[in-house]
Amino acid sequence: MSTPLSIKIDRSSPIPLYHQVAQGIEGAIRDGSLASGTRLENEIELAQRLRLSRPTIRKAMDDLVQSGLLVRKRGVGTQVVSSQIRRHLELSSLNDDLERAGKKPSTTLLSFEHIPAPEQIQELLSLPKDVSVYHFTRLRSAGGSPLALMENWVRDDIVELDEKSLRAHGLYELLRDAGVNFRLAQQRIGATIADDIQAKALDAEAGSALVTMQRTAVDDTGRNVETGSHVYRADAYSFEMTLVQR
Amino acid sequence: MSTPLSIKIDRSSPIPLYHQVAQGIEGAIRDGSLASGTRLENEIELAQRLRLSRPTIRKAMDDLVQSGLLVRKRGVGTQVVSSQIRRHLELSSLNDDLERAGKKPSTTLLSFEHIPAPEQIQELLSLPKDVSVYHFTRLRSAGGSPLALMENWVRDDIVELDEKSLRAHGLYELLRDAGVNFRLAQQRIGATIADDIQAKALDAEAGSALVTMQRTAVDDTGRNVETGSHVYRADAYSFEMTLVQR
DNA sequence: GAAGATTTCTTGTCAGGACAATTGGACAAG
DNA sequence: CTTGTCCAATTGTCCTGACAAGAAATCTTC
Repeated sequence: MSTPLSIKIDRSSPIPLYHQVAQGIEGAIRDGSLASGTRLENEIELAQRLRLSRPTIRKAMDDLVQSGLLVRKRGVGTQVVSSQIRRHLELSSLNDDLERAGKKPSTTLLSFEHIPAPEQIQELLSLPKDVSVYHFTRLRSAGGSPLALMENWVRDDIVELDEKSLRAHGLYELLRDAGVNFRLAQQRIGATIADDIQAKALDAEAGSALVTMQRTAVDDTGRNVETGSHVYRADAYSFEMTLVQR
Repeated sequence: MSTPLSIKIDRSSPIPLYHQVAQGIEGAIRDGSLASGTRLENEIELAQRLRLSRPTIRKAMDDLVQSGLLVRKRGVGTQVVSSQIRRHLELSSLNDDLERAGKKPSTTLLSFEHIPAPEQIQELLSLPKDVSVYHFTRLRSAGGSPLALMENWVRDDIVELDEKSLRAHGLYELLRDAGVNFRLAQQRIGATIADDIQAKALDAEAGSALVTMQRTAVDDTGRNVETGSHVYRADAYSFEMTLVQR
């Protein structure tokens, strides 16, 4: 019943042991050697076999349960969940998503300005009085066809932005390189109808469906770094997520 | 710097200690006695004061970090995150959502049938050959105005459904009462344009924006219990969520 | 054979301790 | 005044050990 499951543990690696275990199990699930519905070895046995403690194994499994790959049941065991598409809605950017998916995203900078924060933005970002913002709009395309129209505001006391770098790199990439560690984001997803301007930019018809997304991202020091309002062509993009009951 | 933070621990309670701690901290945050940005006592001190072990405290804080209420930083401490609206997207039904918002939802059953599963549904639910499904559409209204049009398929070997109970109760309520414990759901959110039928049902104009949501829910035994395809009036509903970096 | 009691298996909770890694500030050196 | 170094504070990781609770299988009894 219990699958063998060979995982290599490198105790000299800087990667935490529990994470090595989690990666090992996740890998086995993704490459199919652990099929959906399979029951895993029990925690104690696995711990002994890998010469790790049970809490370490549990921590690894906890993480996988959190991300929706495993299901545990007391008295029964741990199972691999049914084989759906298992992409988690993560704190990531569209750029990252597309690159992972193997598409080649390209970005056109439509406008760029460095201005005092409008009142609404100042509120959204909880800005001190003397902080200004960068405001810019970009068009993101994938595979040659336009996909998203993105309007963003970024506070200017954390990173210095200019048109050139924005043309060459994704926003989140630039922020990460500037030492910003994102921790949280609040976002809202809805729908709207394309107006003439949006339609023209996205090469769609006026009146066609768009997915809207507003997001405000917070870094590890508690600052609201960035807020943005994006619209996506509904026929080309949707948000997928796995919800986990806790 | 460290806030006193009084939490009552009841060791005779069936509620796990770590959960009592988490509830205590969460309560203090929500009622304002722990303001945003406040630094918490360090883990060891808090453990000693409550006469609990450090792992127990850590487990409590882990959960709160997961749900986006706290942020930890090694070498620094643990902080309450900024006072955004801290609602997170949970595994819940629209009915639950509305009840929390204080509105009074009402449901109209538009159609109901008990049929062999169409091929596509059979695939989505990973159904065995001999299992049929209930298929029904409902209109959900709040405050007298229509809000959502919901089409669902439920496998018939887990719960017995009929028109009467569906008129009286929410779907998730019925399933929970039948002993179904949900663990996961995969969902996709997008947008579309209202066609004539949808527009008429939702009391909107044809061509107006709709938010679409497809969801498949999995119970604790790994079965795909239910799948549904819902559309919401975009001017009345959107999905909010807090994403946490892991 | 069926119903109930018992045992066994597995995860859930909790304790206590040890050391590592990171951060920020204080302090010393240039 | 700037730079680098050290130190203290705090969370991160990992270990061992123990018992509780729920679920399923097995045994017992009628």
